[in-house]
Amino acid sequence: MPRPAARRADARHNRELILEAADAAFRRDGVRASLAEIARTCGIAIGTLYKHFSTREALLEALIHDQVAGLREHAERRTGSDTPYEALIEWLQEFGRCASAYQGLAESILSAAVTDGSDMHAAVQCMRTAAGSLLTEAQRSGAIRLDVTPAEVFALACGAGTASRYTTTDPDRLLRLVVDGLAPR
Amino acid sequence: MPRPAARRADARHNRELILEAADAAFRRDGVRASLAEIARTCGIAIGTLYKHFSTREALLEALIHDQVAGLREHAERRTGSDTPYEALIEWLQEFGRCASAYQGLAESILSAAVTDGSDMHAAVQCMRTAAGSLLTEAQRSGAIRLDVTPAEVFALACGAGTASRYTTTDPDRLLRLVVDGLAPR
DNA sequence: ACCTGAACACCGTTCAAGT
DNA sequence: ACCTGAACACCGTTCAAGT
Repeated sequence: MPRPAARRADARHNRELILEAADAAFRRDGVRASLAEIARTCGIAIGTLYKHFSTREALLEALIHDQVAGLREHAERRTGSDTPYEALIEWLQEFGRCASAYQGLAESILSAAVTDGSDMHAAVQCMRTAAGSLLTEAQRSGAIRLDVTPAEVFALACGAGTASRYTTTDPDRLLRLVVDGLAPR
Repeated sequence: MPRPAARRADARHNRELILEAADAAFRRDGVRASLAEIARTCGIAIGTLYKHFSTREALLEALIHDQVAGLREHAERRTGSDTPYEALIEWLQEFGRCASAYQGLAESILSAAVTDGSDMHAAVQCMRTAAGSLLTEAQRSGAIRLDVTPAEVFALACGAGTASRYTTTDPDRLLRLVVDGLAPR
């Protein structure tokens, strides 16, 4: 009797529905989009949404999970590059693109980096670690000041991502301006 | 009969009450703090709050109005300085302090700079203008790239302000790192 | 002139009850 | 195992009615 399996498939389907609708809503309205409306869009009860994702942060974390994995891969691929400064900038630009997918996401990521018990904390640590090795290499190459910390670079990249949502300037240029500031004087 | 005058004094008093309570609430909960709770704190009806400030943005604008005036004065005082780079940085640091008084204020300011009909638009334009002359002088002195626009500097300063809320790093240092990136290569 | 507060339409979140 | 939706406590905003 494959009934239980079919049941689970149904739940998995609902999960996918929620993720799809949430992604659209967050893109449109930012990370504070209405969860009730998302559930309505899916045609499911609000309780079902909460069953799958017990907090808004858990939902956000699920949505960016794959991108975090991609960012880690990206960083690993570029580790040991002979142009570590460019490798760092390009990784940060990629990160900036992800972090500004939803309005308010950069702030959620930053605050998850700070508050230890949060749902997104682990995912954010991955990002930080990935960025950390690229930063160290760029520092060893002499392109980046030795006195800037990974946390500072991370925070500045998020700040640039936020700022880019309110300017006509190319986000990549904004980030490059910031990172240029990290060169030794 | 000084009755109408007394009446107006009452209204003025309510206005002050609202501003005080709103400042406390925004400092604690950010710019999205509950207006209902603010009214309750004042002991006034919610309709009265709306009568005085028809939008949240109008309330925010009233709260930062004096600081905007101060920032303009500050910029005027430093215009023609013989150390224009330091003058710019110090102005931006002062601005950063104001813009990060409430969580989300930097974003409100940025979006007011973009959306023309907003309540805060005029106030923000003052800030931009004040910053603009300092930026131009710093550029003429050779300390800042000629290709960065006031809008970009403004956006980056807001971004640094936001980021500083989630880091242990000194906000002034964060902003200086950013502005250092605006030096000619 | 100014203030009141009920009214409306919306949320987030939980939890007993259903299948 | 999973889903439902009523229930609760809260909002933002408006507007007729009061003084």
